[in-house]
Amino acid sequence: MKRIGINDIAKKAGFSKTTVSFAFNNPERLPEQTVRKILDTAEELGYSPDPIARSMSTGHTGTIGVLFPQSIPDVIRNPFIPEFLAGVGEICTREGFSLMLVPPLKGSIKRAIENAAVDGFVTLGLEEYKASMLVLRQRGVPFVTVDSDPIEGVPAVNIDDETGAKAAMLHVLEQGHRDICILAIRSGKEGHYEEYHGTLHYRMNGYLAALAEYGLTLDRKRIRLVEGVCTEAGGEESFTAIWKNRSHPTAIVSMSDIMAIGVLKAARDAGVPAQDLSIVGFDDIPMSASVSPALTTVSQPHCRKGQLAAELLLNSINGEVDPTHYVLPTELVLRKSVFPVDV
Amino acid sequence: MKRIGINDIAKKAGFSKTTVSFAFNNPERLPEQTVRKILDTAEELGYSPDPIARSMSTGHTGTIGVLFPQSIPDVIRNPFIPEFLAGVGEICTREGFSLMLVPPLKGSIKRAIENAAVDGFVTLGLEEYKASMLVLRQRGVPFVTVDSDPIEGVPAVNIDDETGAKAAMLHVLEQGHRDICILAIRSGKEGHYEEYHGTLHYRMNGYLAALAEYGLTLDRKRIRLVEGVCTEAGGEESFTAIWKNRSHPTAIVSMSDIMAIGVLKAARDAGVPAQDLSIVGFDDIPMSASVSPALTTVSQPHCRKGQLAAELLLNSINGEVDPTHYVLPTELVLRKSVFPVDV
DNA sequence: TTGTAAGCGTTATCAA
DNA sequence: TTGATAACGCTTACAA
Repeated sequence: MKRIGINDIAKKAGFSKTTVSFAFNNPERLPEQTVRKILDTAEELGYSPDPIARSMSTGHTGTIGVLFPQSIPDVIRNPFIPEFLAGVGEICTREGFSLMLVPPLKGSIKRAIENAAVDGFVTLGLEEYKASMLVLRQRGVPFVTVDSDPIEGVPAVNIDDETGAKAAMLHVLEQGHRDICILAIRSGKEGHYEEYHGTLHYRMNGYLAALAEYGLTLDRKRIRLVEGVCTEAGGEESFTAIWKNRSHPTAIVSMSDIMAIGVLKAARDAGVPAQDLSIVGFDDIPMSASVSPALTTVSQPHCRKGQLAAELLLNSINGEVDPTHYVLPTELVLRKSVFPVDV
Repeated sequence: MKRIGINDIAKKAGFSKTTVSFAFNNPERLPEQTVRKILDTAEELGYSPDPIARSMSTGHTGTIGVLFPQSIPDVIRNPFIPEFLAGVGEICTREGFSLMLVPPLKGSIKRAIENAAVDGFVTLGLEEYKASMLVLRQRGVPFVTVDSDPIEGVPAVNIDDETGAKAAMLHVLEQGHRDICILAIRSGKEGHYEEYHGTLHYRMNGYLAALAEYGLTLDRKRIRLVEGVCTEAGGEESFTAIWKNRSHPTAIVSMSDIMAIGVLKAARDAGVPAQDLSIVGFDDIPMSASVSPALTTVSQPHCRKGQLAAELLLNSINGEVDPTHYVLPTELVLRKSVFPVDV
């Protein structure tokens, strides 16, 4: 039992393929009777148009892809990804586009890019962007980068990581802390922060700039750097690592809320009173407002990022590319997890 | 400047289309030299294969769709959706499939189904399933339903809502509560719970079964039913509605964690001591473990649901359909939000 | 080992 | 108002 096609309808209804196609796509140009007859036979035969064939002919798919650097499970459990996707999805919904999640295919981003039947890509935090950008260029569809070092001529959306990070660190310093641990996201650099890229690089810069204002630097004694896996468990492990040291910091400045929450939990489990360990996060994920003490953190407009990226991409698809590199603001959200240091 | 195609390579390299195609897809059947030459010219010309044309030829896309009843922003902010998608995504990643999010297209699920270039669908909690199922059937690709009344011959994944709900209510009753408010998810039935469908229906059944064991029924006095919007704000509103009554329940049994958390927050804001209002949720979203008091709730295997659905779908796509209707277990998770009633 | 040619199911161009 | 017919870019029998 073969699939019913436009041909079968044409035959049965006694018209040509063209007419049938019109009946679906330009019904106003056909006599009502013809349209009715064709639609009826289509219904009768149980016809459903083939989206692939349609795309083949029209040259577009009505779908945009969000290109991730890691597998879907890894990436979607990141609590701010859903907010970002909500932003992208909002524009998609408005403009009648579908959304495809494009993780590396069998470990290869290149393969993923080549295989995705989409009209364009939003790339999220691509690391090995040099290679991927080439493939994207070659792929021949427009793309917009989010959270990666912007490329000349390609629309980009980033946030002001440096300002946000600086504000976070300044706040901690203003409260009198001088024994501080920076909790960075592990990226294989083993503490060589000079080699950090993109987001990590800018956040680090912000932290260091704030420290510099107080005449401080990463001295590995009172101001230290620890790297952890960017998950709640990673935060717990990091706390353990930090705490097993002889001298404890009075504050931890974390590059990610989810790690900060892990630290909070581990600290509580270890019986450390909240006021003995201040902590600031980054990202402002939904959970951060609910934990106790509520997490002071740097908020960034996740949803807006998604919206803007999607808008830029859709414009590019329509031939109106705006190669601006947008930088969205970040904001320090004061909650309850930073305490003034006792004198 | 036209797109580079397989033809251009063939011409430039001095081979036929077939040979070029082989060089990409069956390189082992060609002499190494030929392959090399073809790959080199492809590289040189900046060739990228067209996934649509490929799909047109092969008849498959390597993509599965997750069909949602609402827009992407609405659905993805639901805290358990990411977990579910992680499960689906895990299988996709393993099998080299991509994932397409398919919300209603311009308000029409039918249009969305017809337009999505996918090899199959996982449908999530479709309400107006009668109509949609017909369209899905007609569309001619396999599908698996999740969280909706199962259909003969179609693989289905559901959870044991009734048992879970019953356990939740029993727990509250065992703690001595007799003034209880059931907080249901608003679905336009205006309190006529006999008309609830699917998930709501089964959860309600569970609650009522537990009450029956204690000789209780929904009497609208001590045992009441309130419906709220399934968001945190909806929970807060519901609390207000419940509390403005003269007599207050000692426990609230909620059909959703997110609403329960809203209630918790509103109760705290209203100055109600935690031990004066017990509460049980449903779903066990990540946040439920972090709020205080930590929420006692019914957990369901969101991720496993996604995995199973994806596995069933992929099997169907491979022609091995298993039309079993799976029912996954739920489990009462005892935390801190239910207190024994004072005698 | 390589080439010819027939699809795949539409849309779009022109002509009638 | 309708109908041939040519794309669209690839895969894959079948032939040579």
